[in-house]
Amino acid sequence: MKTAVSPCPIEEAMVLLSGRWPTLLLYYLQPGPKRFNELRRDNPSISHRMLTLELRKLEAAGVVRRTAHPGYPLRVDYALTASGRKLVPLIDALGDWWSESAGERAAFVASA
Amino acid sequence: MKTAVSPCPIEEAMVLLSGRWPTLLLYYLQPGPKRFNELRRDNPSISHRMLTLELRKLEAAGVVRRTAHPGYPLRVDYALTASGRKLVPLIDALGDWWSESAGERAAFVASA
DNA sequence: CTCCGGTTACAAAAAAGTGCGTCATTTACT
DNA sequence: AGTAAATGACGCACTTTTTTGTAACCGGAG
Repeated sequence: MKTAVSPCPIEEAMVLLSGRWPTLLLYYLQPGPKRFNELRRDNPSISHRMLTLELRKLEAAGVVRRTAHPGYPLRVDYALTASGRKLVPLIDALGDWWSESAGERAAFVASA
Repeated sequence: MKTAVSPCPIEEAMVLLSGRWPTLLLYYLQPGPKRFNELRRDNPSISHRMLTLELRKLEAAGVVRRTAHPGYPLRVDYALTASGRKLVPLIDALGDWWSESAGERAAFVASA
């Protein structure tokens, strides 16, 4: 059994956001639309394959919108959608939580 | 190069929460402490190996606390820590966001 | 013999990295 | 002027790495 559809929105949201790229891409798209290779330069350690895959996933989830300008050297840009912009503060909150709870993690590590 | 430490708290938080188990476990621990096999029953599709691994990860991150009661049939329970409880509403917010943006995803899929 | 809460070793599956090709235009070299 | 190389945004195939599952084993009690 391949685990049927999960009735849990949290689980589905996490499937979308899992891994280190989705949230980072959201972060870099926050200032405004960016093009493919621009995103690669923002984050040199992602491979072009991963970048396309992640962007498609985010597009399918409706958090980014892909716009292809027809023309010469092929221009495409990616921008946050409305729901993508709503997602950003929630992700920021997770980052803040991690920073705030740094002390407790350190305490735990120190006590080990 | 194994990708040095990421200076980004969001990325680190997401590494912790990635996958479908961490948030689900947080969810099931929300009502109160639970024992190992209780968590397995809550979520039958997780393997006991994964459950131990995920619990250790969450423990190392300081979001759950493992308590072993010495005695007869070996009792261990897992409970949310303070930072774990702070994390719960943030995760819930992600679930809410997913539910709210369901319409936009549907629209996108329909337009394809 | 089974339950509880694991650990360890091995295997299967999934995710990610690498490199080549593409298409049309632009720039660079000689 | 002619050829070569680069750009932007990928797709495809192959390999490597990481994650997850499976199964067996542990110890002590009922």
